[in-house]
Amino acid sequence: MSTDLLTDEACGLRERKKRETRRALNLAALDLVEEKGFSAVTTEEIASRAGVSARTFFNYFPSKEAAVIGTTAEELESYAAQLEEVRDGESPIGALRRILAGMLAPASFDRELRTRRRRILLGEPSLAPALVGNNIRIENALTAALERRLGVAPGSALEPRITVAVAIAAVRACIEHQQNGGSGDLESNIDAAFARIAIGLG
Amino acid sequence: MSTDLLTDEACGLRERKKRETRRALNLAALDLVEEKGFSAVTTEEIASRAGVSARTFFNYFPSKEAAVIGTTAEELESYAAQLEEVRDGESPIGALRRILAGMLAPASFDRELRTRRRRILLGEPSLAPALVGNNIRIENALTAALERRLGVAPGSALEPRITVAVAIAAVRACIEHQQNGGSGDLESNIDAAFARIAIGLG
DNA sequence: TGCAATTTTGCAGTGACTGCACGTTGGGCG
DNA sequence: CGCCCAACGTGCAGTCACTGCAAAATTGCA
Repeated sequence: MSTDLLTDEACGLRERKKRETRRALNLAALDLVEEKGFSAVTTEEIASRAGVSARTFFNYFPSKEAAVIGTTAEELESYAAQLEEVRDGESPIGALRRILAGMLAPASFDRELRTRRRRILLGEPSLAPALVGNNIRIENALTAALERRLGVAPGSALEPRITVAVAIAAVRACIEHQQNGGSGDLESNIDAAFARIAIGLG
Repeated sequence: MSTDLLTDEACGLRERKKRETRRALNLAALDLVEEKGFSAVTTEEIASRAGVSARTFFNYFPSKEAAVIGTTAEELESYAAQLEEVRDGESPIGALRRILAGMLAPASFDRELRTRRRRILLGEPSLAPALVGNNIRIENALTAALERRLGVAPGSALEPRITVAVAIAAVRACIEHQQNGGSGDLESNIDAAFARIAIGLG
């Protein structure tokens, strides 16, 4: 599996249009949330701004939240693949640090979409429940990948899930720290958090 | 603040009736979820079984989820108080282990209600998003308490939030491990998880 | 060009949740 | 004891997220 499925253009008109519609809905959702706040936006508005019917919105996203903060199946696959691929001298927790920080960094695939998603994420505490809900999917995908990397049967060992859950919790704590106007910038806080975890919280 | 606000009966009829209604709604919700699964239960049914109107349900709980897994303000206060009270030679993470394990142990206040809540929690993966959403409230309460215990201004330091978030994540990971039919029982897994965190995940 | 698969869309419906106005009930106070 | 106020319960009307269904439009392919 290639990691650049998102930029893949070597396919028919049908597939391209679907990508365009999805992206239009995504951007429309981000637009509106930035303008009016998440709770004041309706799915009808999002669909309308994206130029599709209200019903079509739900052909692309299972919920309003998903259009704003949802992680696509392709992204999940990409993260899982990154975790499975072992680098020299990189521990699992180190790989997780790199991958999770990368999710928030606008340097990857879709710069505009991710930059705006990040800004909204940090600015709207009301999205916190949806955010942690979405994290469950990420956690499951990464846990399965780590189990494969370690060569253990799915669900047999506790350790992989603990490792992934703790890593995600650390990043999320940094996000909430930002939301509450805490000190430092996100990147250095994430670094500090992982350093603290590596030492042990005893 | 006393920790036994929940068993307080030294108040008027009004207050007692409110407690009874709340409890009736709680038990009705647990009943129905056990019978039919969370998504198949409606708030009207819950209200009806508890003997109140559909509208009244929402005077007691802000959402259907809250009636099943919601943590009351009193419980939050109690947890926060437990964390602030320093015991000899007990580290913050040790106190968190004790408190979070206590939340799942049916030995505390309301045995019946908590036993059933725990069983449902472990048996219904579809409640996972609501569960993590509820955890945010617990996390905020415990973070504030830890900040007070450490004598730092709210939101100024990253460490308290990291500590609490990681501890909660560890417990939640153990719950999900159980949900997926993982090995071991919940208590010993939680012990193992905290031991692992104390050592450091480097 | 025409057929088949896929996608879009409208429609009708369910259920969570809210604001409002009104009736009821408990509690304090004269 | 009775009265009044505040708190509580309730019905109603409404909004909005979300779903299944079937018809209409669109696309890929032979």
